[in-house]
Amino acid sequence: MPTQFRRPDKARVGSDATIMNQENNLLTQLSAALPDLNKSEAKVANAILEDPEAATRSSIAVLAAAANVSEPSVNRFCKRFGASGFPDFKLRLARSLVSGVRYISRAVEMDDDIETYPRKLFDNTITALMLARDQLPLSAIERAVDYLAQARHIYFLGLGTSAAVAQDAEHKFFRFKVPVTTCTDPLMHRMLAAGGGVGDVFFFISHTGRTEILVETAELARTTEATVVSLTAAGSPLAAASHLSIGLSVAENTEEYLPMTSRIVQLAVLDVLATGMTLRRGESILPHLARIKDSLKSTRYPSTD
Amino acid sequence: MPTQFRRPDKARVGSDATIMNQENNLLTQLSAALPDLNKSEAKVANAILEDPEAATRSSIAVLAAAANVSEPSVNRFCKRFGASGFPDFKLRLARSLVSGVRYISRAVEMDDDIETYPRKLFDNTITALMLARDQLPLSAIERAVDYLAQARHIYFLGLGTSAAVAQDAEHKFFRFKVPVTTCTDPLMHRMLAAGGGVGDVFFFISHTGRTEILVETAELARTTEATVVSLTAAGSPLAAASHLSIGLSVAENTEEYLPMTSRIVQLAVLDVLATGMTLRRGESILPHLARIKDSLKSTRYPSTD
DNA sequence: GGCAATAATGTAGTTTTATTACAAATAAAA
DNA sequence: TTTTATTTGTAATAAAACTACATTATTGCC
Repeated sequence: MPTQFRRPDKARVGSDATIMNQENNLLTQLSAALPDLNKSEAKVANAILEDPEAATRSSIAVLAAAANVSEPSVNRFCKRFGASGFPDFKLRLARSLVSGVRYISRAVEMDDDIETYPRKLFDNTITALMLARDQLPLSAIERAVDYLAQARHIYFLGLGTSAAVAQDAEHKFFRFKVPVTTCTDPLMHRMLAAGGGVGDVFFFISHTGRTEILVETAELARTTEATVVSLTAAGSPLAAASHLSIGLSVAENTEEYLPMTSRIVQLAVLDVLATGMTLRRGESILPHLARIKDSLKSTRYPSTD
Repeated sequence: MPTQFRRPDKARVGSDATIMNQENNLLTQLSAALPDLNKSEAKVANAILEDPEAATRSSIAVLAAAANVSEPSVNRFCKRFGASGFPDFKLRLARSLVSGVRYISRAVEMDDDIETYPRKLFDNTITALMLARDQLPLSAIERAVDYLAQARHIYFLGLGTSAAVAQDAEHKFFRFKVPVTTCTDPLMHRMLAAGGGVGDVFFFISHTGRTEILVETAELARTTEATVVSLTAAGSPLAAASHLSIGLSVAENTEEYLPMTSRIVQLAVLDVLATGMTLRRGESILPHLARIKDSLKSTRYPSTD
């Protein structure tokens, strides 16, 4: 019977929004739907909007009293917004009250103030990490750890922003008693690649995976006995040129002018690889790592805590 | 024993510093209290931790069945955790699920498998970013943007892991038509600092803020007409030596063998600074940024999408 | 304006869910 | 072992939510 809900479309939007978890804030929905509601439903909506926090704590009877309507009216109200009943509605309401991460990335706008844009940027980064976490190609990572753990020499090669990532990687992996080389000169890259041999791992880092000179270097390395691994966009030419590729799909905001989230995800993945390496090496590596860390102690002012 | 790689027997998730990062996450509390619970309460806790999402939808009877305990046991459990009863508990649980960081951030253990440790590392990073986001010293950031926007020359100075961060910063800020210099040689640092003049901004990056040679360089720069800004631990010697310090308090890094979260937070803050700079410059800078971005197009294989 | 027809709302009863009181079982201490 | 405290479950009670249906508004039409 389609007459039960005047606006079946609205009700559908409601349930979709909850599947999307956030962003379509239930409170926003409520006030948006306000003009389309009938009298008692509007009373309920207003009562909730007045003090949503309290609403989540109330029983259906209390809320009905606060809104001056009957209990079934409240119940019908809840169902109209896609909930299975009053308790379910309260649950959804409680969720949308939490000021958490917005799952939809928000672009910074030119008139954003200091209260706004730092939060947006952090939220975008956090969202990107969450996305990457849930789409992590674990088997590729595991195999990459295999290669790295067995490597006699690791070369981290990247250009531009990825050069900084490569440098960071060098800073991590030298600790495993493996010779690590980073360099940013593409001609040097070629020469290193040409000289690759058994046990050498060339680890390419690139956000797009489309930089010609880097792809060519990867192809050159492939002609040797060396192993070619890449951390780059899934399905890119660089990925195709590699023995093994850790494919990421970081949707860098096209409107952004500065590279941001992609390199942070890359760094996080390199943390994972380094950790995987530590686990592979077993307990015996821990004292070694500790020694390296302690070697810096004497360069620092003593900490008070 | 350091916490980052901890043996399972020492897996004690009590009032760990890293956990305080999380706002009052109920899941965190649950697993923290796990060892102190009696049999049936532990059963309930485990049942909830196994599928918290489902728990919020279950009735007390269903959850009791899932945990193999009686309904009153579930009820007692809820009250023990400060809830007024089961429905209230479900509400709180629903809230702590919103953040998206479902799995408790905790130390990687030597017997973690591929399904476990990548997630832990990502969650640790995400948690660190959330914490930093909520404690961001906005006024310091705003002033830093002021300095950077007016700079005639910016020097990003960092050592070790922070060197990679400095390199990344260089890669961002040169786009604003300001001369940017990065270097990792501490002797070079000193010479640059000694030669500082009006309009020069020395931007120091350091996780601990206690590296003697870097602090000395900062002090040296202070003796000139240059401006000294630092991105480092709040209250550290480096912060004290600076005109302006963006103080971060990334907790858990000290016990880790490998530097992880701190540099990612630093990078995120530098993104904020670069964005602040873009906003300060106004719309007129956008075509310039676009031109720089486009300049790379011809180096890439054409994208299909 | 009055009379359907329909939608909106409330009443009362039913079902589900949660809580409480208390007893049985278990563990700890004497 | 007996006693005592603690934990856990059973059964009864209370509370909450839901449903069917009756009543009351609202609308459209003559």
